[in-house]
Amino acid sequence: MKTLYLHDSLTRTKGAFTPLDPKHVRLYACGPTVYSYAHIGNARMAVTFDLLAGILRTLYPKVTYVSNITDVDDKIITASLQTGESCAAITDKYAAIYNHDMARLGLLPPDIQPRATGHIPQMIALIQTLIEKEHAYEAQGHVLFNVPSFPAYGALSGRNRDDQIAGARVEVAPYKKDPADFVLWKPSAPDQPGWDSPWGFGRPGWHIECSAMAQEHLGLPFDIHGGGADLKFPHHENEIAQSCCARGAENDPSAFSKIWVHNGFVTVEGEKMSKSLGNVALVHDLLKEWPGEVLRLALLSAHYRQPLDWSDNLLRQIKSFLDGLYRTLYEMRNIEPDYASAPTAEIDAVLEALYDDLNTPKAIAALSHINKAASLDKSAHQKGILLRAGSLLGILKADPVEWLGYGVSGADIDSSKIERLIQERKTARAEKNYRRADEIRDELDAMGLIIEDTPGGAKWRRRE
RNA sequence: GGCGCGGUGGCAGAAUGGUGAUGUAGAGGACUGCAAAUCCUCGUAUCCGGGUUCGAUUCCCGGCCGUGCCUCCA
Repeated sequence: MKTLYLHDSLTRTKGAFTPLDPKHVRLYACGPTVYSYAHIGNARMAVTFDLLAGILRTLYPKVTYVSNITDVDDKIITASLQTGESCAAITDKYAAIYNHDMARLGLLPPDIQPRATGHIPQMIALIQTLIEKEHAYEAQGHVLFNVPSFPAYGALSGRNRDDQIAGARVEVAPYKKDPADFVLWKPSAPDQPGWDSPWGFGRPGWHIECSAMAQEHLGLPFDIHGGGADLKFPHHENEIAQSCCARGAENDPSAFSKIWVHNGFVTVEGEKMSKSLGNVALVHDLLKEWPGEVLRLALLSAHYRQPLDWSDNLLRQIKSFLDGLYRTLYEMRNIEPDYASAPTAEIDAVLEALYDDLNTPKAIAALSHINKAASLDKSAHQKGILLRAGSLLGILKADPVEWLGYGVSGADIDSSKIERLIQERKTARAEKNYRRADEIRDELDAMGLIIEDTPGGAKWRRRE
């Protein structure tokens, strides 16, 4: 059996992945807080863990991939106050958009997509356990996790408690026993989302929902916990603290998830995305201009742990590359792919790259070799290999005719006129009236069409 | 200030203690009336300075530059 190697943020080393239960691998990845459209950074996380789940499925008979929707959060309350919509309306709306947009990036839905608001009792129970074990305390309607009660705190982010306090720019609330303590439960005003609890009407703090949902749907410990690199601290650090302490593992930060996988940040044109810079690249907008596969492959064009700079130039390069793949498929459009052949060295090259800590650039290079072979061979076997390799990366699902824009009709395209012009050009060329032939090509070009002369006659396709 | 990451061809981006992938862009050629598409070919690419080594882009030290987290953040 092949072995998957993964980089574990907890140990900061790459090692062979060995599941707790080889018959059932369990993966959790922190999903979005749904108060607005997802940006390309959210998408990188989603694509990375979709890929990881898919790779795990090539190795293990059962994989449960859980990725949550956080639908209770102060940012949602803020959005509600700004728009006048209810929190529930906002979260329903953006959760639906998120799932729709991610599907267009070629993601399979997670096996389970729990929502925070559906797990309030589990959170309350978890908090109660932490209080009973004296890892948490109530103060002024809040419940706080007492960080000094967890000696292993800081294992993930590599910082000790004193370090982070020294550099902290956060004001310390007076009711905290320790400056590093964080909120598990906080009071809600009557007009804010809230639930009755032993500590009054309130809502959960930011970190407890993932601890509760992961435990509920995967059991503890599970195999892999993932998310964006910025979540290492404080979010994941706090999840570890809560979950490990609740189950009495005060000295074992791996008692929650065995390993941790974090994807790197996305910058836009060399700058960090931020609302103040106004350069937040939203998936919803990008999908209006680019096929989902271009966005997906662009996100996979750098190794997941490396920073990725998002730019139009990147998208153009990826689009051109995908065009080349689809052209090969177009030329084989009348061949039924043969998937039944024995596993091949070509597919193995892609898989081995992905098994090496999801080395997608290397896998894409292997895909390129496959494309080369397929364009020369044009056999059912090669087509099967190409499509299978593409599917491992979640691409090449489109119809090549449509992708390349051949003979596509549309509201703004008058096919009969095009055919007439092409016929006229054919006649002109036969009469060696090249001036007229070129005029017609210019005319078609003005209509956004490219003409290609082939041995079988002229073909036209849509320019982008 | 604390912790971390990175600097490879025009651009993107892997890998490696000893011939440095792949894509994209560009150049030349084949094909074409010309194009388009395709195919072939090409480009003295590893930030700087030390160290270890027979040999370093790769390991170590220092420097310069860039960047991330430490506050809501994927």
